[in-house]
Amino acid sequence: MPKNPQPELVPVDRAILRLLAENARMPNNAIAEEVGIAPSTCLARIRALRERGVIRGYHADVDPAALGLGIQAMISVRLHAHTKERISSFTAEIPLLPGVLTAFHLAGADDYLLHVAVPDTDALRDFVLDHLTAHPAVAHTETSLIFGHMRGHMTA
Amino acid sequence: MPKNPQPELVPVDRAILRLLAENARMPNNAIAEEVGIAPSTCLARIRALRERGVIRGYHADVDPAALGLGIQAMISVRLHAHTKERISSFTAEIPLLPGVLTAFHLAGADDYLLHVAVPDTDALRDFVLDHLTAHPAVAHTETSLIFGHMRGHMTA
DNA sequence: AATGAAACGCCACAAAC
DNA sequence: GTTTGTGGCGTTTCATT
Repeated sequence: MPKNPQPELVPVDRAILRLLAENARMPNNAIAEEVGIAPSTCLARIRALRERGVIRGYHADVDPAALGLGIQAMISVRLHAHTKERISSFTAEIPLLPGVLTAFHLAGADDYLLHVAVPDTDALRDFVLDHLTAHPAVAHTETSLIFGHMRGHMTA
Repeated sequence: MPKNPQPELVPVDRAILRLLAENARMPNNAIAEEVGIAPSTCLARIRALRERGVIRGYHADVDPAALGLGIQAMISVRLHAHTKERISSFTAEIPLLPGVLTAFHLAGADDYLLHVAVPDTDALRDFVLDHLTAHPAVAHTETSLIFGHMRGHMTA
């Protein structure tokens, strides 16, 4: 959780991060061998990365369709007023809504972009009408179905 | 990788998935105790979920800012022609571009939505000009800076 | 700061209930 | 599906360089 200043990010750390980003369950031994350092050193580096906040967590990637959420969509949301209170209250509520995978707070014509997964198009309509259109702070929404998505390699 | 038909997703599986989605490195023993089944059973269920494709992978969540990528943006991309060949070639190229975290293929006015992370605004401009505007299939782009984002709880 | 060895804990496989 | 037990591996700490 702590986000210390950056004592520089050395190449071996980047290599470790690349491996863990691809497979968070890769054994420490295997990582150490792959990047060319001792297992204990590798473990210490990973722990340091975790505590510095470089690694924010480890998450299983669950297929929404397997959970019965076969439809995914991107919903642009524009708010009425842009007072800080309204923004922050909306920001706090949004990730709690059922089906919201990720919520982006944007600088631009639209204020938010919601990535949602729902069982079917009826549920999508209900989501927009019940939680967005009905919300007093919401001025406008625009929904686009998602055909598919791809992860990049984080090859920065 | 195999995506078998679904032999039904029982509540205990959903509980396991919820825990692993939050912390992919949670020990099997702890998961088993939390959901109320034996460790060996839990392990077998997790393995089955993995092989059925319900769990697609385990990924470390790395802070892009720590990698020197302090700027994130969403870029809407509209293509000229919508032939299948063009779409698929663009789809194949996009996730390879440096800085692309995720690429969404949309149904709507815009064809793609790119979530990118770059070191600074200069790099963002270069990304758009070099890889998108210069691409023959690209008709229009629109870039919005990202102030922040939140993960939902996957509480489907 | 990185290494190597040694204790600990967890995991995986195999039975039997 | 659960429980127990055993072997093997990964992890963790410590002493050392």
